[in-house]
Amino acid sequence: MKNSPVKIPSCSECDNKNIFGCLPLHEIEKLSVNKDNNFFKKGQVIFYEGNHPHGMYCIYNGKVKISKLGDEGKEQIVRFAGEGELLGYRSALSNESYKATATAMEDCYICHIPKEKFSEVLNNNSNFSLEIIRLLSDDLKKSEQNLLNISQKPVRERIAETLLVLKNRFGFEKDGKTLTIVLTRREIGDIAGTTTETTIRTLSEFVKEGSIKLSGKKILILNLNKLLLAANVHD
Amino acid sequence: MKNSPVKIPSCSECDNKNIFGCLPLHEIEKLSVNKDNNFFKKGQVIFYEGNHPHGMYCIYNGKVKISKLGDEGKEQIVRFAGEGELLGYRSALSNESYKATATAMEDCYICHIPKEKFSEVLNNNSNFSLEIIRLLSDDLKKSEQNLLNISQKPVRERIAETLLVLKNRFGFEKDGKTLTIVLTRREIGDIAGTTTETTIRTLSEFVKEGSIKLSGKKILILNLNKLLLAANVHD
DNA sequence: CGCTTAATTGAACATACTCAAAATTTGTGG
DNA sequence: CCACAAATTTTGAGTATGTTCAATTAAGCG
Repeated sequence: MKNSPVKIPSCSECDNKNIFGCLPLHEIEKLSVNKDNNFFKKGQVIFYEGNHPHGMYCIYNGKVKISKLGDEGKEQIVRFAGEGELLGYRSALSNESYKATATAMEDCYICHIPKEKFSEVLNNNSNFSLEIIRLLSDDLKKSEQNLLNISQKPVRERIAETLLVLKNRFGFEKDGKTLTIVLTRREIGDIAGTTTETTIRTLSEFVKEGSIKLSGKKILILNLNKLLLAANVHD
Repeated sequence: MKNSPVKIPSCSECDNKNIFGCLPLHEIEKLSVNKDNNFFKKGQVIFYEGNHPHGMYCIYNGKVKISKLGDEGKEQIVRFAGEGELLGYRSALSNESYKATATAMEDCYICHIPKEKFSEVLNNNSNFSLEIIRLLSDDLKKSEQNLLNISQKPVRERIAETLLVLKNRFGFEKDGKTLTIVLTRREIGDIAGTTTETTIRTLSEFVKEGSIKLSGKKILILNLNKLLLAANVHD
């Protein structure tokens, strides 16, 4: 983590759309006052599970994974975050230690807003509270669905669904079929709740079946319908 | 569900402690205005996954399970709620359908507050918003931990932890060792994310080891330390 | 009581994991 | 830009954990 070599605008001039949008300009500007702009190299940890927060992070660009560590040192990825999204605000609000670790999956520029400013803005803007409630509700909904999936769906379905989630979350490159997000096989397994080997074998199945194509770490979705079928999702 | 044969007080006179406590009395009273008091018999469903909410429930007494249904009809219990706790407020706030089903685990008296009143109070009381944020944060934290457990811990540890969670959540009877909550073996499995048979076999193990005693559906915790050890929890 | 639901036990089986080894890719310093 | 080291991917074989299915016993309830 070091200071940013690129010019990062103040919050009020930032082009990223996020929940700050519900705030009047002078309130947004408050958030910028003691903001720090940081650069994180791919793979670098933004905060560790167990550490104590001093504020909240807002991603200017790049992608971040949020994961928890199990007893045997195996990771479980619980969520992702991308441009404009907030990180660590839960722990900052409740004054608890971080319950998960955030790691940059690409080179990232991430701003840090001290929790005092954040709390101040939160207390004075009920719209903003509602937005936070909405974010949390959404995360909770996803987490509980995730629990059901990992608890009951077979690995094959979970890995197929993982690919679909990655597509919906981060989209395709210009070619309309290559996932923009780049993950190791292990990380894909860490999302789906399985091992690297099983992930590899299952991806190979999808390749054989013509659903996807692998090109190094890049994943191309060739047949979305087949993948939907494999994921066994109905909506 | 029928009208209550017992006298249920208005919200401002209710002895249950919950997040309404942060509101001034006249705001609490607002919640009561169009409140309905309902009785649910053990096993009755309070709301179904997929239905649309018209408000929020507040448990006057009794215990409720919140669960989701998997593809093969298998249930996953995601949460419990007891006296004073709120149900269904997430869906009410986001105007989405319920994402889980709530079922009475005992005979329950549960009040229903129309969502308009709830929203009104929420908009006018930033403290109240903060409390809701706190509730959601806490649920999310637990859900993500649960995900990690189900994804990575062996069944034996999960079932031991389930018993511990039930103890912490609902406590013991006067004897100081019998869990107050009564569940079927299947339901215990539905929490831990396993089958009825595996649950039974694992509970038998704990009995053999002297950690617990089974007496019909009642579960007595005889040796908490042994159970903690089996659950492999460190905090 | 009789009937339905829940609990229990056993045995066969399947899914997914583990461990090990080889092949390939990636990153880095010279 | 190449070469080497490190990390990642891939494949195989054996195995364990937990599931499934079927049958039996016990419990709850009207």
